[in-house]
Amino acid sequence: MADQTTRYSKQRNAVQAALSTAGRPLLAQEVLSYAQREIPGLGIATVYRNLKTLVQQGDVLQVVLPGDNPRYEIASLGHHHHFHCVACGQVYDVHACPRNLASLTPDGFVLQRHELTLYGRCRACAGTTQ
Amino acid sequence: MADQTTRYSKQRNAVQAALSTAGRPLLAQEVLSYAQREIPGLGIATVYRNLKTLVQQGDVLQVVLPGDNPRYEIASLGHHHHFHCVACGQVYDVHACPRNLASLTPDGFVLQRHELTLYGRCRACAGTTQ
DNA sequence: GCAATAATGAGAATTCATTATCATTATTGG
DNA sequence: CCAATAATGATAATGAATTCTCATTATTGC
Repeated sequence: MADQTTRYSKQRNAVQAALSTAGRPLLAQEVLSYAQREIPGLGIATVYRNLKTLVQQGDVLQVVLPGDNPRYEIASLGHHHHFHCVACGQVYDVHACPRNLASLTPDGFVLQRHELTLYGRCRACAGTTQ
Repeated sequence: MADQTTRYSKQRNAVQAALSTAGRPLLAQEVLSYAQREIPGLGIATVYRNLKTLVQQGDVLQVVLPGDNPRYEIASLGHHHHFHCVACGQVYDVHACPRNLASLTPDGFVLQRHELTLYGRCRACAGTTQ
């Protein structure tokens, strides 16, 4: 029942590094792929374990977009939104934010926060056919 | 292999009526609860079956908000967004829409559509403590 | 270096929404 | 009314992400 100290592990380090270098929110599976470049034997259970730890520590945020599995990104990015490419499936950060959302809120409702997801084609996919 | 004609059923009718009278997007389970007032013996499988049929017919739309199971609402409502009450969990329609989202889109990206979810307390819950 | 124990990897187990199965019931065109 | 068959209800099965188990390995304070 004593608290459990957290030890260093290169796996956890690799998970955090993957999120830092990716610069966009990653699915657990994507984190695995990234981090396996550094640690070939890395297992998915370890990725989940460390994502959970990092989220609890406040170093990583879980990002949930409509209809998709959770993604993860480093926590220090500040308020922003996401652009979901319908062609390649990748999610990009958008640091702009619409104004005056409070004015959209129905009377008597209290707005606390909001999430905006843009859908379309990313720069790389915009030129591509289909 | 011949196409299968769709017959009337009071169950399907009740599912559609539940969505119409609720006036907000409902989870499959909520549809079940609503419709069971009319048809006590109604089963969840029938709800799913009929939601699927109604979505295929274009009468009902599936609404997916971040981190939640799909909700369903009647299709004739036009473009709108959603307010998710953090206290009671209900989702309300918001018919206003922010302008100029294209201006938030990064250069080279092509915006096709967007989804906005507002979070806070609904009118009923705004007065409530906690 | 060593003991204590946190972390890992592999795969089994779990969870839970959704779908399939199947015997029974209801609808419909004639 | 009747035969053909779509729809239902109950429940088993599915599928997929996530979590647990446990033997093994790695880290850390002394």
